[in-house]
Amino acid sequence: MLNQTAQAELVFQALAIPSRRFIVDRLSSGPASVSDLARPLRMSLAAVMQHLRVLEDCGIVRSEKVGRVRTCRVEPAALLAAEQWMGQRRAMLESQLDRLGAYLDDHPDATDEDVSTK
Amino acid sequence: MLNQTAQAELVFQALAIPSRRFIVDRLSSGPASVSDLARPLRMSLAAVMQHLRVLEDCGIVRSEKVGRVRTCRVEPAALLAAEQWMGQRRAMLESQLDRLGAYLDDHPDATDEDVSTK
DNA sequence: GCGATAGTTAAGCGGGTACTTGACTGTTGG
DNA sequence: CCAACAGTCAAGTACCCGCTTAACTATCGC
Repeated sequence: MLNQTAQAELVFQALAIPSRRFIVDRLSSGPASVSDLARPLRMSLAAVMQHLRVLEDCGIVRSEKVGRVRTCRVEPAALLAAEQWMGQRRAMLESQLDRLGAYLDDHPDATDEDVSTK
Repeated sequence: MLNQTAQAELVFQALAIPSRRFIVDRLSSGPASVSDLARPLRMSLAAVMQHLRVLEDCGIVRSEKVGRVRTCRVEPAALLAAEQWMGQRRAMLESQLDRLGAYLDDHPDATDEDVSTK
């Protein structure tokens, strides 16, 4: 199991490409075969396979092959790592802004001084 | 203002690169100048500028130049778009799993049939 | 003013990777 | 059995983009 940061790293990299976001999008409304995914993307099966490889490596997608058809589905938990990475940063920023707000409340005359160490 | 999907698209692309995640990370604990960001990255100022350009284009970072120093800070709202993109997909998936669970509860004998259209 | 500092711009190199093609394996329906 | 189907593997191409260098501008301290 990777730590959260490493996981987030791979997830961002995976979702950076439109084709892969499309795949996740499509799969989030239900499982699909490789061909199902390739058709709307107007792309060779081999290309889709490569994208699936990336998405599987970072845990976003899981697939199993039965007969000659491989069925893919999304793993919700993997998205969580990236979601939390952003959430944490956002939380830090918002608490900073809160502190800034409180500081300004206490010092109504302050305008533009350095507040970062206060 | 971009719509949420377009915004998320750019955010993923931006955060896919470690150097840029480092910048966001660094800035989420307080504002910094371009040189401040470049030093730990061991990278030319020009390179940092390019990263900042990307981060600014998608709204994650804002900066203003006073005198000869440009000070950068993170904009929490932009992270929200990407966070919500993932949140929505995760929600869809989880509700699917809920429906699947409920279906299996109602039909204890069901094992592997297609449930996607039910 | 002048040297040092902080940033900006443009051009170019190099590596990574998205996608294609083609040749191949396994599977299914008739 | 065999033709069509679904996917897999390997190699090659073409493009993108991260980063550098170099030359330049603007500002600050003295």
